[in-house]
Amino acid sequence: MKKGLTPICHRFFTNLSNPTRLATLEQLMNKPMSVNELAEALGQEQSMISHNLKPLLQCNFISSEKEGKKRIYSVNHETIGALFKTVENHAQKFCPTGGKCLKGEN
Amino acid sequence: MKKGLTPICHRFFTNLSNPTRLATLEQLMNKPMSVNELAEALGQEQSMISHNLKPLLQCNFISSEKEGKKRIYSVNHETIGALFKTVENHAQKFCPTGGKCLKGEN
DNA sequence: TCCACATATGAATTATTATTCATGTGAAAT
DNA sequence: ATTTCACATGAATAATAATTCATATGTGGA
Repeated sequence: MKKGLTPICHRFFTNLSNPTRLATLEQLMNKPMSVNELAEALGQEQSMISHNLKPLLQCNFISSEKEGKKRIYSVNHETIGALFKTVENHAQKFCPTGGKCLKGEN
Repeated sequence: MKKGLTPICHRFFTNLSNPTRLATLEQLMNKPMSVNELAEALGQEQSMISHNLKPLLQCNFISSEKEGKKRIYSVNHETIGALFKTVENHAQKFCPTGGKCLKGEN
């Protein structure tokens, strides 16, 4: 059944379909951060952040670089910015009242 | 933990993180189709197609209109086109060799 | 070297989603 | 009005993914 973009889209969107990872990306859109900073900002355990950073890294949605004992993560603004913008536009234009577009709301 | 775009992104990307739904969208990017046409094109059962059309419809990623006893589904080109384009661009630019960007490949 | 900090990993458990199969519903044709 | 086509829905099972907790690794400082 697999055609064209489907496999890569599946991989990417699966990666993006998790609230922890999305919140992480949202944070990183503001500024690069270390794992502990993310954990604190999101109120999550460090191990959970690490687990969730990994797939984002593998897909190159984020990148990292060492700084002392810390590791600083940065978001891929080009891709993630574009995706968020599309989502925002869609939500505004096609789901103005939220309605069925939002989970559990019907 | 939920901030800004995270909930709506979560809803949208969860919706898009399924191979059947993605393949459906890919089909519909070519032309509007009925449920049975989709089922045949994708080699899937009709009930599965119907189940998967529903969330796409709820998020307005597709729309439908009746035509006799059939129901014809059309894709939201604006949103889905933009998303696919972003994915394609990202894959080309940041995952040129596939590598870890593709599931199971490491 | 030894300790502490920062992060990563493994494995088990839990939670979420997908798929299947049976059946329901509505609309047009006979 | 009954049959058939086209599609939708429900509920159970199966598949996949997320989270937690324990522990490992690696790096710099005392």
